[in-house]
Amino acid sequence: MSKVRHSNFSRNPGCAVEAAISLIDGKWKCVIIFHLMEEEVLRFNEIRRRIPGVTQRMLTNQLRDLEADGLIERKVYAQVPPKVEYSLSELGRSLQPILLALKDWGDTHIGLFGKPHASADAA
Amino acid sequence: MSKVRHSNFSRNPGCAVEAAISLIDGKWKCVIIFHLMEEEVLRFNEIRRRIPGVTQRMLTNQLRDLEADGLIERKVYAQVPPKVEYSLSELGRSLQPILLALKDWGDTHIGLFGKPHASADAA
DNA sequence: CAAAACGGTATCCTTTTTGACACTATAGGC
DNA sequence: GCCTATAGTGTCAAAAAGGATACCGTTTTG
Repeated sequence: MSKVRHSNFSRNPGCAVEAAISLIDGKWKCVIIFHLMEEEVLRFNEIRRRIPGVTQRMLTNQLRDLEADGLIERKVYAQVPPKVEYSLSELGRSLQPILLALKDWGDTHIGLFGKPHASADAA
Repeated sequence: MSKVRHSNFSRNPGCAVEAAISLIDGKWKCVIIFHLMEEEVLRFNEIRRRIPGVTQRMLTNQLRDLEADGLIERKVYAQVPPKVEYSLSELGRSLQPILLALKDWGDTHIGLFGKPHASADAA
């Protein structure tokens, strides 16, 4: 069963790419990751306050996804006003250069104006 | 006009990243791009045959998206058995290093088995 | 007692994305 | 006349993603 995969993969190099993208795809995932890159450790509501427009449910979902994918770590303190700390895992940190490259590409070719443009004459 | 955006951007570096991701997100987009990286120019059905499981409608949609985002070029030949050639644009080619980095990361950390793992001991 | 803060769940709903499948027009081969 | 190939389009339905809102238990604060 590995043969088929492999041949499929060699014909379809997008597979691993798609898998990688799926990890950071989600309306808030990369925003969360960026905040965790900057702050190292954040609590649930700290993240929430940094991302205007996100609902608890969505934030919970995205954090759960990121955790399930091993990109972030979740540390729960057994305290009575609950305390939960989120931070990037090793794996999450290993994404940093790619995210930055992506951001760089976006800055150059999309320039915050929504739609891409070939010649970067935005400034 | 860049100031406000900029401050928002520096607090929310995910923006450009998300925009960039949105261009290559879509079930078949990066597969299409990879095939066009390898083959330079492909006709509609050539792409279709290279991607088992894609329907005409989906392929059309994804190609239209990629074209609208300026990542690929579409050349129509006014012939009677229709002939349309797709190729990467400049902008599309500029994504190549990132896609390759993404693929590399995926190969290392996901290893074709669907779910990520921190220590790359997939075998 | 009542309200706020914490980190969530549960439920319902809408929008977006994807999939299945049929259909188009024209030309060549049989 | 029928089938094939080309590059699509149209319609419908299912699934996935996202959003709005209310609720949970506990403790501190007023």
